[in-house]
Amino acid sequence: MDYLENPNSNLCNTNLTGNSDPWSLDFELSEYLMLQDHHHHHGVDQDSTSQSMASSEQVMGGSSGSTGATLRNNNIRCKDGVKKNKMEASHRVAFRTKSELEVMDDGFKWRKYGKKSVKNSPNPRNYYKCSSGGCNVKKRVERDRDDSSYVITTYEGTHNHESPCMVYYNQMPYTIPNGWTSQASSHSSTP
DNA sequence: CGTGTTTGACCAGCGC
DNA sequence: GCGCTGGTCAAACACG
Repeated sequence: MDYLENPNSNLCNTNLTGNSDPWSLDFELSEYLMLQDHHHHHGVDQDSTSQSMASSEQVMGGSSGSTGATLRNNNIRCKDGVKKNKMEASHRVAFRTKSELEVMDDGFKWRKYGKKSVKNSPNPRNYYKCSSGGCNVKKRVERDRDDSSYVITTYEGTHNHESPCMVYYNQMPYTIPNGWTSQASSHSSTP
């Protein structure tokens, strides 16, 4: 889960909208992890989505969680009604960002494939898929029900390719502006 | 003309 | 079994 460890390294893309860099607003990732569901709403099961998200194995300690850990079967259904038991897609990572823009460029190319309005939220939920071929990573972006200034982004699956900006980074390390070097080499915790 | 978005329909799971 | 709800598909559309 590279996003959680060092999201700064994904910031090598400078093609954001210029002044409005959503990531630069807040960088405390620990607040974005909605690991434990602390809403104990009794009587109303309105937080069914956040509970299911929290009760999943979204942040397990190892980055290689697809093989060793407690994988529950993640059923991905095909159009034909066939259920596949895909273990590769079983990581789920959700975080919460204070941003006006809900589209955050994290270095990957996403294609929107759906939009739904959830029950207890006035805000719709957007569904994205990684546009690289063979990469079935999905992403779901919605605004917080309570604070509409927060954006909840849920990644599901792992990319089977590098980020395009990382490729660019590996090819041309000299053209990095002098602001990136301190951020890019902060963590090295991906074995 | 290729690529991405929009948007309604469709489908599966779940609760009643 | 039925209806609600969340997730996905895909045709139409927009944009470079």
